[in-house]
Amino acid sequence: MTALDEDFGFTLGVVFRAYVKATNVAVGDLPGGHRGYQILTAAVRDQPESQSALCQQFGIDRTVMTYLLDDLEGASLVIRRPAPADRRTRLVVATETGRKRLAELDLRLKHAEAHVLAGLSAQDQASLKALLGKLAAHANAADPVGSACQVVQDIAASTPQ
Amino acid sequence: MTALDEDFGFTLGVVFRAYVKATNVAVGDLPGGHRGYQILTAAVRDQPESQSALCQQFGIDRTVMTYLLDDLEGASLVIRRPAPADRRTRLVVATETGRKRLAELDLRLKHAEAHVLAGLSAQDQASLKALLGKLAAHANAADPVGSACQVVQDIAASTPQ
DNA sequence: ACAGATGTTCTGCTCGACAGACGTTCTGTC
DNA sequence: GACAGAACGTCTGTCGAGCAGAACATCTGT
Repeated sequence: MTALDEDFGFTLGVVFRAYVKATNVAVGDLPGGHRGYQILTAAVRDQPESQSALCQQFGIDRTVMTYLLDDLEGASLVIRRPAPADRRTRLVVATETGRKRLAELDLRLKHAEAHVLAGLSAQDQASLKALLGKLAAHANAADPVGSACQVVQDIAASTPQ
Repeated sequence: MTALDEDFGFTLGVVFRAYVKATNVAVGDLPGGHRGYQILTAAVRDQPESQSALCQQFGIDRTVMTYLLDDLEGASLVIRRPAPADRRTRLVVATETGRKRLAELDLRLKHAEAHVLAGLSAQDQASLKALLGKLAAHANAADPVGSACQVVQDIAASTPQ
């Protein structure tokens, strides 16, 4: 069908697309999609962080962060709490609802990943992960971009259909 | 830095992002970016095709195809030629300029791919390609979507910064 | 010859992202 | 202590991309 690129770029795209699609389904109607998941994860797993810290970490514009958090807060998944040390900043804290929701999401994402990898034997899966890890480390070193997490949300931005 | 996903999704994203970034640079100021490249490739390599055929093949909206072709035609890379068999349709044909430009682009993309893969030994590169190929074949079979090429342009759509 | 289907283009709308202004609060200097 | 300047978050305005639907030209079948 293609011969567009030899194969690497093309197959990489196919696999990536399948993965994004699967994770989109898994994330479902979470406010903010992939980015909502990233923020929720940070809120649950890490120390409470300021909005701007999250912006920098995930490469999200600060005005975008505002309405992403509006939505997440509207869904009672996180709350904005004034930072005691600096009343300019709001700390993003997960609610109990948010924790539960994240637990579900993690489970669903795990299944999604397994689904995408289902075409490979366990050994091949391990090999693939190892190779991608090596490559990612190399790419990260060569490209000191803010955060590679950004991809995930770059992608969320696409997904037209 | 992350622990967002275990590793697969994350590293896949990093690698993919690096690839997209490299190819974006390689494609340069070609009108339409990735999609311009896809269209140009089809125009050069295949039989002349109608706009709607290209739309379906690449998952591009027909109204979008209109201005993509406007731009490519403005750059003298392709021309719209009335189809002899059906004067409603325009066949997209590459110009000589378009052929030369595509040849350059293919070369640059090859370099870009090599650059992304530079972190791996030749043997590892081959393994990775093989594994991705297997996975892509499986994903394609499971998901009879129009065309996997679509990814490439989905991505072009993202690339915020 | 005519009704309906198809290919292409145009128009209007929506949505997401970003730049810039604004109010609030902190920090450093005098 | 008072002030200038910076930082954080929010709001407003603007821009571009994409899509639905109308409009036009052309083809196909009866």
